[in-house]
Order: sequence, then structure tokens, then C-alpha cells
Amino acid sequence: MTRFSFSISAADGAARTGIIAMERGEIRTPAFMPVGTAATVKAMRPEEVRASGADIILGNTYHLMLRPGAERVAKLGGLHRFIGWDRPILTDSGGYQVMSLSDLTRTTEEGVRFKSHLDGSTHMLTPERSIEVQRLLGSDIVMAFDELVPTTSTADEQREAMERSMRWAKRSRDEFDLGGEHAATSAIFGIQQGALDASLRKASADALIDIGFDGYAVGGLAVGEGQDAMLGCLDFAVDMLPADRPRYLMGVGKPGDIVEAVVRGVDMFDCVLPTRSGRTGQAFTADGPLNLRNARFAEDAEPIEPGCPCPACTSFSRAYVHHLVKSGEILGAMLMTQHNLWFYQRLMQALRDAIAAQRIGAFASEFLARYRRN
RNA sequence: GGAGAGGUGGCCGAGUGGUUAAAGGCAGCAGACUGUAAAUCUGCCCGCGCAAGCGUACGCUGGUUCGAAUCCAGCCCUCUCCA
Repeated sequence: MTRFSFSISAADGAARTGIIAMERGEIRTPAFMPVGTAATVKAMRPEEVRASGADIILGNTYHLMLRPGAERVAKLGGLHRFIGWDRPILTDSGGYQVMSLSDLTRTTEEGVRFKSHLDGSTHMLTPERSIEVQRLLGSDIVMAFDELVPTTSTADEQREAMERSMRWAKRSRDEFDLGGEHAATSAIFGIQQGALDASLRKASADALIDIGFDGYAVGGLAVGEGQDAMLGCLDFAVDMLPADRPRYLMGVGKPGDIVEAVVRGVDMFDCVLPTRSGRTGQAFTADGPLNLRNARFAEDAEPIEPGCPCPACTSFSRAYVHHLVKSGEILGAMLMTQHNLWFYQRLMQALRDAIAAQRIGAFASEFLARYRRN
């Protein structure tokens, strides 16, 4: 029985590659986790997500507690059984929604009171309830309940939010430890906050380390600060987190962001881009993103990305996908999502291979030069 | 043959004297999307021009008026109902 272990097989500079071993399966790092907010990676069947190379997917506390309800999912045997995915699932704590739905929320020391976006009903999310929901879902990697603020908020607001997040991290850890069998078979990650401020990031990291977590996330980035600012923050923030534990950059990102973050020592990522952009017509390729809605693809017989081994590319032309996307056909969203998930997972495999081959620097510069050329 | 309704920019469809190059929707063209309130959102969308602006435009022709998509006359066409 392996509750949770992280073994690094190779390192190249700050970058590392390895394996997170859990009861439900191994996670190859650096890893990309497709986002399945509402108990589905949109437009994909679980076997298609797996076939793309994903070892783990992400689910969301906020959405699932509102619909269908955590207790209902638990009654039906847990999230894995409910959605037909037997590998690890990481659940977000709902902290992100505190910010993205901030006009509907009120934050106090106890937690966050918010109105459901579904029916307007009022709910309370506390660290304890967030962890309980994640336990009811049967999450493999539980995220501490945190609060993130825009990087443009005042220094006082950033400090207060970070400090409150650390108090909530302690409460999250304590609640997790009361979880009995669930605690014995799953893991919990803390989330570093502190906006772009090095001293706040350091204080946050130290607080988390003092509490002790299985893995450590960098939170509160990729929220509009721009890539330069984000990478500048990662330059110091990542190194503040324990080197022998998985480091997870939440919500990131674009292919270039992921490459840059891996170079800086990040092991895990999640992002809605491959799935959401797929549904809105954007395909990722090694030569940069393509908007398949564009008229120039109307009679293009090439696959979405020439050379790509994914099922969408081996069977269909850009012209067909262009037609499907423009027509609003469901298959268009499916094929685009499938290609994008394959692209992301192939990128992660290439990063793992490059680190193992001790050539992450060369790989990164080659990838970024080619990706940005177009 | 009789009665009625109507012809508006690629399509649908507002608009009944000036603030109308003409609402809105669709189609079209492009952009955005980073721990998913997203199969979503934003911009452009008569021609020429960077722009000010100029030209052309609400079935056709003519008229009323300082001014007409809007009022009048004739003509052409479409639809509904009655014979």
C-alpha cells in the first residue's frame, strides 16, 4: 500500500522528473492534469482522457458540492466510480472561486459565504467543509482551502489574505487528519500565497512547511499579472518549497508557461486551456496556436497538427474540423479537445524525456523559439 | 375578378417627416481564453479613405417638403382570404 510517495529519477538544473506513487496509480512528473471541474473533462470520455496520456485529473469542490452534491456523490460510491475514472483525482478546494466569483462572496475568518451561481442560494465554505467535501468525493489529492487575491490588490490585502490562507491551511490539515480511512489513503497539499511579493511568499512557504504537507502548490499566479511577472515570481517562489516534495503550479498554463515553470522546478500543472480553447476553436501545435475557425482552413486537407499521432489528427482534416467548429457541431469540440489534450501530454512527455537526457535547457529554448515564431 | 397585407443593408427584422449609413438577430471576418458560472466573450461588418470626409442606399418612376425609408400618385412584384 502506497499512500503517497514522490521519487525523483533525474534532475537537470532546477528541473526534475520522477514518479508520484499513490494507491490508484502512478503520476509521472512533470505532470499535466486535465481539468474536469463538473465531474467531466468536457467533451471527453474518461478512456479518451487516459489515452491522451493523463495520469490524473482535477475535480472541483465548489462546483460538485452545489451539483450534484458531495453527499450524493459519496452515496453513489465516490467520484471515481461516479465518473468512471479509476486513477488519481486531485480536487481543488474552492479557493479559486472565492476570487473568480468575488462579487458573490463575503470572506470572514471562519470562511466564505457565497451565493450559488446555479440558483442564488447561500452557502458557507470553510476549510473544514472544503476538506469534508473533498473527502466525500473520495479525492486522492486534497487541496487546502485558500484565499487568493488579485496581484493588483494592496500590500495589506495581500498580506492579510496570505496570513488567513495559512491559518486556513492549518485548519485544513487538521480536518484532513481526522479523515480516518480517507486520510490513510490520500494526500493533502498546502498552497503558497503572497501575490508577487518575495517576503510574503517566503512567510507563506515557511508556514506551510511548519504545518507539513505531502506536496506544495504555488497559488495565486496566472491571474492577469502577465508571464514576465509570473516567471519573475517563480524564480524565487519555487525554491522556497521543499525540494523533495511535489511542487504544483496551480492553473498554469499556456505551453510556454509550462516549459518555463518546469525549468524552474515545478512538477505539476493544471489548466483549462486545452479543453476550453478546444471548445472555442483554438488548437495548440508546436508552431504555436491555430484558430481553426479561420477561413484559411476551409479547404486545408492537412490534419490539425501534421505529424501528431492523436486520433483527431490521424483521421480528420483541418477543413473538416473547421467545418465542425464553425457549425457548432459537438464533434468539433470533441476533436479539438482531444488534440489539445494529446498536445499537452506529449509536451509533458517531451519535458520528462529532456530532463532525463540532461538537456532541458536546450529543449526549452528550442521549443520556445519554434512556438513563438508563428 | 374582389378584399386585405406587404416589399428595408447577404438573410431575417425594427423603424412611419429631421437626432438614420438606418435598432436587434443570424450569417460572415478577426481577436481573446491560464486552480472552468465559458459549446463562451469581444471587436469589425455598404464603397473609397489613416482620418476629417466623400459617394451610394430602404421595389421602380415621379411628386410634396428647407428636409423623405417614412407623406402623395402611378407602375412592378410577393403573400393571405373571398369568388
